[in-house]
Amino acid sequence: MKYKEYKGLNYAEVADRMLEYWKENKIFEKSVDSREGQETFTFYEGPPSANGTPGIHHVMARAVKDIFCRYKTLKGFQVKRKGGWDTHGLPVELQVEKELGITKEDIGKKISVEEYNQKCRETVMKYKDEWDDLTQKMGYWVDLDDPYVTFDRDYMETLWYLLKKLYDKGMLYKGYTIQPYSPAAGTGLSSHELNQPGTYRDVKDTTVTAQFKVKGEESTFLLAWTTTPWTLAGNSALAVGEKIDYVKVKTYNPYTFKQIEVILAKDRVGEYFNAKAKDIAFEDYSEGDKLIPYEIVEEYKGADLVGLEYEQLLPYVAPDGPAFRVIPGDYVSTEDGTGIVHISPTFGADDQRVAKQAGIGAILVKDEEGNSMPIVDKQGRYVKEIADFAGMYVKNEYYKDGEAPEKSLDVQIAIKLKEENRAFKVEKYEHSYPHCWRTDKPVLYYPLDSWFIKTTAMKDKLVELNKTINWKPESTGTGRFGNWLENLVDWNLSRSRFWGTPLPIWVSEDRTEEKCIGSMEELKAEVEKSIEAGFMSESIDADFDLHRPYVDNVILVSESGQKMFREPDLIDVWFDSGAMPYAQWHYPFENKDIFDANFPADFIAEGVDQTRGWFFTLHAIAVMLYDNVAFKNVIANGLVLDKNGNKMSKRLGNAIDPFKTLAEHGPDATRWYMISNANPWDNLKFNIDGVVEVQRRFFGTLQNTYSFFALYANLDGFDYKSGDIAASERTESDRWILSKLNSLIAKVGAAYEDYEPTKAARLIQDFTIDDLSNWYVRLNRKRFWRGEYNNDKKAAYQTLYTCLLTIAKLGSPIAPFYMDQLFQDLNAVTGLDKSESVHLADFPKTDHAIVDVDLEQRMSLAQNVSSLVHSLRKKHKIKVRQPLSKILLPVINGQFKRQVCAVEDLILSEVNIKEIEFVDDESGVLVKNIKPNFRKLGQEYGPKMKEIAAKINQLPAEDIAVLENENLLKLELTDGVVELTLEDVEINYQDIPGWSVASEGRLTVALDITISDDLRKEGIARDLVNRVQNLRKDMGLEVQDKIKINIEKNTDLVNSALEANREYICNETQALSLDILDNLSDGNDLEMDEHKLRVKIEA
RNA sequence: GGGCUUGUAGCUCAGGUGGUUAGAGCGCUACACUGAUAAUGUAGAGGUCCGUGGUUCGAGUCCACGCAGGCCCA
Repeated sequence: MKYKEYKGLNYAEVADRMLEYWKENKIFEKSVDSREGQETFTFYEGPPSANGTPGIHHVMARAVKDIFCRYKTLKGFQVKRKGGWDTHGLPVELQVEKELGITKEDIGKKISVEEYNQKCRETVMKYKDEWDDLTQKMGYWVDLDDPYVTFDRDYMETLWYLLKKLYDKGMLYKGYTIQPYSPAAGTGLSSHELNQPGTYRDVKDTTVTAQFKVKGEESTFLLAWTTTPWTLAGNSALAVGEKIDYVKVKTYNPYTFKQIEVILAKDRVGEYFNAKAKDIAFEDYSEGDKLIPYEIVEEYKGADLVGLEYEQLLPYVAPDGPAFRVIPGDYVSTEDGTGIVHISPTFGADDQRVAKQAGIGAILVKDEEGNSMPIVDKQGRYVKEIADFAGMYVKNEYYKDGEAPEKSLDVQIAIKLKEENRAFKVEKYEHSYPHCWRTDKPVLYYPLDSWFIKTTAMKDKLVELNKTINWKPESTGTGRFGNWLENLVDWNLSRSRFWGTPLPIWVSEDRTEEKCIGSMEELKAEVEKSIEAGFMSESIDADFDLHRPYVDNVILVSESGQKMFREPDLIDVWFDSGAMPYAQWHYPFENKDIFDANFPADFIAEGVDQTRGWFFTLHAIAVMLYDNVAFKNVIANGLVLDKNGNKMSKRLGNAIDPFKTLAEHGPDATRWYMISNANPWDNLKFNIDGVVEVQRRFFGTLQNTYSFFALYANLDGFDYKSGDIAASERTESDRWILSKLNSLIAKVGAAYEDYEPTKAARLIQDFTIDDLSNWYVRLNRKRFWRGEYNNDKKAAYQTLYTCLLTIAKLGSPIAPFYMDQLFQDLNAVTGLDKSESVHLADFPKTDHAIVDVDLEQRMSLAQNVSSLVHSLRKKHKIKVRQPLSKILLPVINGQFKRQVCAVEDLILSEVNIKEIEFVDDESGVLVKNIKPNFRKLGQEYGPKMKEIAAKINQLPAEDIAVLENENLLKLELTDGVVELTLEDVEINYQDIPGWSVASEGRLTVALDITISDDLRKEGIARDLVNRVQNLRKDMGLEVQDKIKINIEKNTDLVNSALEANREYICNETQALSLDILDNLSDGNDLEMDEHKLRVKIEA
């Protein structure tokens, strides 16, 4: 059996081949089944929506998920991964509407709800095949055969069960919230709808800076600015920033010319008053003057103003609680307006929030049924209580064509305020304002009734349990998510839509009785009761569809015998996905045992944009209903941007096609690039060049190393079947790379455990490229191809084999296809591992006995010394092929000489030097260099440091000697004496007079650059060997072919060089003879520096 | 407007608890190697560490205020 050898590996084909192998041999299934009975590691799949095509960012997100599931499998855990599909919600509805060319208004008219929902059901899995294809091609292991689907009845039944549990706990209630509302369409708008392109438009509105009269003052007013003057009639408070500075300014009203004092933010004075008027005397002002004098008469902090009461500006309707006070507002700024914000709790979400916090009521009226409502009706008109403007639309856009009044309501209110000495400034202002994407008319922020989950009641628990979750990165957990929990509002569950999970709440006609249904069985039973009461005619079947319109037709009977109708709302789709831990198993109706073993999740991962989405809903439901977290570890990954850092979008054409990328570069390089390039939680600037680089640099190097191994191992028939060569019989470099390898296992394991895939990838990559390929293999090449198949050679094979096999295992979670091939190619010959795939193997264990820190240190010394010698050779333009006699190394500490001696041979051959000579103090040739130890001195002397450092830098040699001998030196400063010890300084040898020297840190190397005749001759011989080898290759000779070399007589130097090194040359070039002839007519002319040789080679 | 986050070489990224000469890879330039060769090695050039203040003997690192990009939310 041979190690497989490849010519020009195609990484995409590797993946195709492995994918086939996995399928045929059911490797994924085995990776789960073979761990039966082991500890479980639970992963939850956040369901994607299959009504859109997958993008490259899905490859990223799923690679992250896959890595840890595969890693934990290697560690012996059983990792079940159930796939899932998110199927409800607005995007599906929009897509259907687009396809059918209809709008929401057409539903129930042009198309029945039944047909519409049927269409949604068909559309939602439109791209499922494409998703499944990507899943497989990228190597994401997840169970696609039995996924959970959120529109399944079983799934929805669990949702109802959970909702009922919430209901029974008193955590579901109906209430008001301020939502974007389109009066023209008569419907609330979701944030998603508001984010449609083109909804935000620049509009010019009449704005008013109104004067709110401070209670008990003659002529003092608080100034507040609004772009929606119609909301002023709903004003019930004013908000200030507690830290903002405010001033009271004496001036005149520009419309009534009355003298007044106004309060506004200090920073805004320049905006409202013309600095040119500052020095005008108040007596000199006459009515109508353009320049109005002003004077700051008092200053306050915002906090001082809190509690100040004022008179109602437009007293049409009395408030329903305490009102007309200054309250703190955390969002108040001095960017625009006056720094005092007009609060109308019925027309602004922030307004409602801060008002509620401050215990301020709203301005409400009663409708015909006696229910409270705001001063604007659902059509967008003022109610009759606003006597002067009753029935007027608050925006001119809401009137039918041609019916709008010349002066809009905003303008009329501005005029009224001007006349009443209540307007300080009225002007047109252009700003961006959202419009309804269907009617094109401006939206109102308006209170709508909705069903809520009382998440705020559980806030402390949510916060507390969040602290037990391991967030990657931590800041998302403490910051974005933590702050969100701190400022939690109740979860608005209601959606007025068609395709989703219906709210299972039935309410009696007089709204006094409610029923929440928690299962199919319960629904059936209630229907039976309803049939008895005569409200329903038929029972419902087991296959009853819980969607609209069917549930809407279910009329139940209340305890008192009233008809009950379902609340028409659907629930937020985020509840669907947040409930997946339970609903995916149809818990508690089925699979109780599976659920118990798989809750909570050990690990989940999704985009950071899910923080307030899926991460929150998972957490909220688990905490509220099960008093537990839903997940213990979470990676919130960042976005995948294009290479310039712009968001990818199909519209801009900068989106990367994942299928194309995978087909061209293979999934392994794509995954490795994504993971190694940046931490998953940082945004990734996806550049295809980076994938190519990873492929070339990492996979190329690894594959080269494998090929090198395979080539010679096949020649020698190495099968690793004769037992391990003892460590003592292996070379220094063998033991070194194995030490490094075992350190690597520990570090990579720790990185995976810590959910740091990027660290793991970089560690593996650096080891493979720097340690294994560029140092171990390069230095040991000859051991593989030269000489007989002895123990030394075996040791080399074993060492390299172990490294490669271990890399395959360590890297397999990230590059599952390639690493499996590598594993199998190696293992096929040796059969050392019984696993038929790397993914069924065990994660390597660190053998601490093999880790040798001292050995790693001395190899590092060898590398540094070599690097310094190369640098010196370079400086003097002496190539490595020219041997040199020796280098000098100053001994820097007790370990040094021993350590260097151990790696002496490596250094000598690497840099082509004959010997290493150590020099120490006694030699007397070293020049000492003293440097202050800043850290130590700084801690000890602080401010005196500068002076001490300067003194140390110019310390004469004799003082250094004193310090070294006595470990004490007195230093005279301008203000006293300090005593230095050796710890306060660092002494190095950084120069050796008469030598060429290079140093790095404390390490110094001196190179003898004199080239003796012998050395020169040897150099010439080496050059010749090199040229002859090239000729051999050009002639197509095999390694073992013998040759004859004839050379035309040359200069004396060259001739003697050849004579002196005849044996060496013949040995290296497999030459049987080397003859110097007087005349050679048909040879090759070779140039070697200044020498020209005519050489002829015969096989 | 708020919260979070990023800003270090042309590009992609490292830089515990502050320590004086800021690193790596790619790219570029030069040289070397040539039985791993559609490889490989070494060296060099390349930086106002986003800006401005502050703390400190000393700031890429800590603090404040800005600027620019990103995400989420108003």
